[in-house]
Amino acid sequence: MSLFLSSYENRLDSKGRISVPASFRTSLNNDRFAGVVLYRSFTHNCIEGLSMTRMEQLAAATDKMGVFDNSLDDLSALLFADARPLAFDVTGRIVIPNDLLKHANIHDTALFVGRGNSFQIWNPDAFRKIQEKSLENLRAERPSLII
Amino acid sequence: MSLFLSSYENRLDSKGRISVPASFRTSLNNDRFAGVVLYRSFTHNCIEGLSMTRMEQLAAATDKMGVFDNSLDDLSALLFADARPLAFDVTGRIVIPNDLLKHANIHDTALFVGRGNSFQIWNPDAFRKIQEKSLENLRAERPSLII
DNA sequence: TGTAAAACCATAAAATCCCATAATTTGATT
DNA sequence: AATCAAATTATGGGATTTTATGGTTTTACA
Repeated sequence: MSLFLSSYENRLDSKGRISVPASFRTSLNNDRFAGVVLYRSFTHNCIEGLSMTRMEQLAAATDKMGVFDNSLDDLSALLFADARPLAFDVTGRIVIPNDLLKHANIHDTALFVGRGNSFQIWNPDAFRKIQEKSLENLRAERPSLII
Repeated sequence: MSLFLSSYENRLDSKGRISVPASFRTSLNNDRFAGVVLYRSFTHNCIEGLSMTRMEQLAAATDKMGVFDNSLDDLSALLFADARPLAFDVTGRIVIPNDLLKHANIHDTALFVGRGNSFQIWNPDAFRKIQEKSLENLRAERPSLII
């Protein structure tokens, strides 16, 4: 499974359609389903995005955690109940449901942000603020990330 | 994985293309992806370079840290969101995005600097100045490098 | 029968491919 | 060590393809 990297700012048209970045689409084409799975982020005002393949992996992982785990219960309730599978049209666009757009405060422009094995969709200005803050945090903490 | 060693000064052409040094390219060929991953250095006015293999290792590592880890959040936000996968053309060239060039103050010439497991891309003059300075620091401090 | 969603068609800008050539390195032979 | 031939590497520019985006027509369906 190839990674989601970099950030891409795309526009919503009058019908609410938006192109998923071409480089992301390659990670999102599955035998069963050509498209994305979106859900509201638990922690930020943004939309989380996954491939269907990844979603299937998560299902398999939660399976292993056992039926009587409460936190799992909450987690999977949110994840699977809230998840929206959205198929690409011929040119690689999707229509993001209104409640998700509202949650992320997205209007005419959206920023697709790579997160390795997943991605996020942000209001561009909101993300840049958060990103700035993250950089400050990192510089202050000086974590020992050995790349 | 072979090392990135030595320094190479190459030119950007009118389309912004630049040859990645041949000796670096051998370290950068992955099954999935023949190219580099670049991102803005957190600490210097230069561009950091990695192989996709290394990036995949990072993604695997962050995966293991769990979903609710905050420092991971900051780190991956910066790293994955900022990372640019750039594929080689047939002759081993890439096009470095404008914002990265700006960050490193690179115009017509760039210096590829080996760093062992990674490399950097610098404005040649800027690098020489920094190098001069770190040499002075080394002479003053006389640190003991134990191998 | 009116409305929303899906399929279809079109286009400008950007990225990529392809071919050509100059410069450099390697290395084989003396 | 010197010279030359061959291979590799760096660089240049035109042609082609992708991609993001917009609009129009058709279909589903309530």
